[in-house]
Amino acid sequence: MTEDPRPAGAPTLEDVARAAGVSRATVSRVVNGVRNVDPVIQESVRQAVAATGYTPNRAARSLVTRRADSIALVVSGAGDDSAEDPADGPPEPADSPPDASAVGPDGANNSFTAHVFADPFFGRVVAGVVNYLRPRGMYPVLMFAETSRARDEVVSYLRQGSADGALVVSTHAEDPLPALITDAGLPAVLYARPARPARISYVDLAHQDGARLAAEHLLARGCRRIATITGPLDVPAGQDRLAGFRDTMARRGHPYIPIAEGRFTQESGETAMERLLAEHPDLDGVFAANDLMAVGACHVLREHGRRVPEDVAVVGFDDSSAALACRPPLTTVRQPVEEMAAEMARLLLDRLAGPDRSVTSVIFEPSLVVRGSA
Amino acid sequence: MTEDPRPAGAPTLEDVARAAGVSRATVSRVVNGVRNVDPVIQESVRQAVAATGYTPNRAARSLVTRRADSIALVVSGAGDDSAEDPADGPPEPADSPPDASAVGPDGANNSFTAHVFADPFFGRVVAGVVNYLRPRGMYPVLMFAETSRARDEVVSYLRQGSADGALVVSTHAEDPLPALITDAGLPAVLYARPARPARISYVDLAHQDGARLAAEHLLARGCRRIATITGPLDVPAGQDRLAGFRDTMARRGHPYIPIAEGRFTQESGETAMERLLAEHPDLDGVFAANDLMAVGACHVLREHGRRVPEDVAVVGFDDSSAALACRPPLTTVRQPVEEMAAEMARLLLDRLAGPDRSVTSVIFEPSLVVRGSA
DNA sequence: CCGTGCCGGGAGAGCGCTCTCCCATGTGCT
DNA sequence: AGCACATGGGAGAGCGCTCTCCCGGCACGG
Repeated sequence: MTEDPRPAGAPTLEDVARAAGVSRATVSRVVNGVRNVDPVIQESVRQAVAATGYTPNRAARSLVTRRADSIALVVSGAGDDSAEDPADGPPEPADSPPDASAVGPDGANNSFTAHVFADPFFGRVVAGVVNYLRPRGMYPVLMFAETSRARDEVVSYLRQGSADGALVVSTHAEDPLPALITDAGLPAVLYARPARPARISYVDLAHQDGARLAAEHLLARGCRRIATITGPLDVPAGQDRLAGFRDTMARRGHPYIPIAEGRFTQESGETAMERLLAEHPDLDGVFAANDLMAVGACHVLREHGRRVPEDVAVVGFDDSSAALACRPPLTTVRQPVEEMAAEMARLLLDRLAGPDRSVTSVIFEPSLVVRGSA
Repeated sequence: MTEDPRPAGAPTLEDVARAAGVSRATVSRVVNGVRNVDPVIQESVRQAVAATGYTPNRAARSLVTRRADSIALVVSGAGDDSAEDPADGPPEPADSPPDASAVGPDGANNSFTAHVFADPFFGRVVAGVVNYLRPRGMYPVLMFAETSRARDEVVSYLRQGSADGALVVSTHAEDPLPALITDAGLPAVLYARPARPARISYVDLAHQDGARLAAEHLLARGCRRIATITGPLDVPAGQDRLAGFRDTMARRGHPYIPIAEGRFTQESGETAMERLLAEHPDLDGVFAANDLMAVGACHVLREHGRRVPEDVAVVGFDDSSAALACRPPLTTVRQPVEEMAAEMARLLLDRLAGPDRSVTSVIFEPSLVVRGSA
């Protein structure tokens, strides 16, 4: 082939401009709705766009605007520790070859990714984020960061401008990712207050208030021998829910509350319930720090011949889909995850729009959803 | 210094080249590992890269390579019908108003996105895709396509080069999205065979074989009055699972099998089980076409005083997290969703790498996982 | 000794877009 | 009239990268 100016490539601004008999700049102005353009010309440009089937090339636009118009949604946390690599390993070549093999059958820590979505919580976060982003023509890039290598990749992804900022949901306490991101001067918003204070915006729930709702409900129901299955006590959500629960109970004349620590999984809830039941066979109320553990508790209670809620009342936390899937359906403290996730996206987009680098946090109020279990 | 060439922007190839005392082209060659470069120079470039903290700008690279190095993961299907537009109805104005009212505060069909992840299935797909993509330095962009407007946006997103191809998971039968994408000449791979044949690659499960496993297991267990809760009968998975089940049962001397149609949700499983129980109070075995419905069935059975598995054996399908969350844990037909999703990603990447436009499909074999419910 | 390769490096032309200038018109005021 | 100024359009310079050329150097064979 000597020369073929129109091989198969998508139409460009230039093509549209030619078709409409105007300049590239004018077409660009019409397409982006910027500045005043004569209505007549506007119309002819519109027609030319339609006629050529023009779609702006995002890479070209990004190159000059320096915006990817895309954000990363990062689920961060620790996978199984066996897969965790040392923080600062050998000085790897800056850019690893495209075919980075080396880590497991498919290179990654699959157990983490596989289990994340077993918790309905993350699905709700995704839904909330997507619902906010979508009307704005944006879609999140889904990333996981459970190893230091993966964290570096997230930072690198952001640094190369593939996304303008990050929404980070951490699953454990000492997550180094937020610091990594902000240190690199990249915009990010967290779901939930970080374990150690940092200059970073976040959305969170008034966990203590939620726990108070649960305590008051159990007491109002007439429960008198109440225990709680806590979340992991190294994360703020776990701590706060316990603190709020204990506090309220103490205030109501129950200074001592048996507790068993769980890990927010159904299985850990079962174990915790077994332990609690062994030590306090006469309990009549349980507050589990999330629904998954509450479901586990219900199973164990039933296996031990206790009826829920007649013998033992159970209150969960989150109002996740697990709460409804369970029999009886769980009475639970609702966490408006979707709205919180949407707010998180809003905060990030605001930050991206205006460079007023204010760090804010938005705290949501929980509410009690009374169903069958208590 | 007369000028200040380093304002605040990230270092570019040019900067690295200057630092290493070579040309842009050479740095590019080193970074991309293409062509031979003198080892000595290579090393000095590496150091310059490290010293400057260089990260290639993705937009610039995409612009010239015409690859986004990114793919879309699209969950496609019908939201609540109220928001869905007729399949081939009146020639609707191409663009419905941006603020399609009647569908939530933020203009989108939130109920769809909110419910998608209530099914643990989608989380597994995401995990499988991410696990395959991640070692290759790619991350999926998450999109939903449940309205014609959303579908157009997906196509447009792909057309503007924001992603190189799409992985499509449909939730209902007559999904127009795959056709839309392939008509636009865009690469895509489906999860599950499309309802109407199309020139498009897909991965799928040998549903009939799975149903056979379930049937044989129930029969081997001694069940004789067996019913089935089917999936929606307008989707191939629903049809095939029923066909396989009926076929095996007929072959084994059970030509008539009571059926009740569900919609793959726990609630529909409950309704179906109620119906089945009302009409056939003496049944002793149930095959539910997915785990969610099986869980619903278990609940209803228990409420009607039937013990699982002693009185009625229940077999599910999928081996989703719901199977383990349930008491007793579900005996179920395992669908290797993660592997299938990874394969789907592999097919797409292969297609993107080599333009040998072969359309292939890969069918996975299910296996039976025996747990407590049957 | 001069071709003929090959090998490793540089020059430079774009990729498609945005956006700053700049210029040709109006339009209103002195 | 003369001038200031707003208005709307075009020209063109890049954004940071890849990749095709091209060219100098060196080894080899005739």
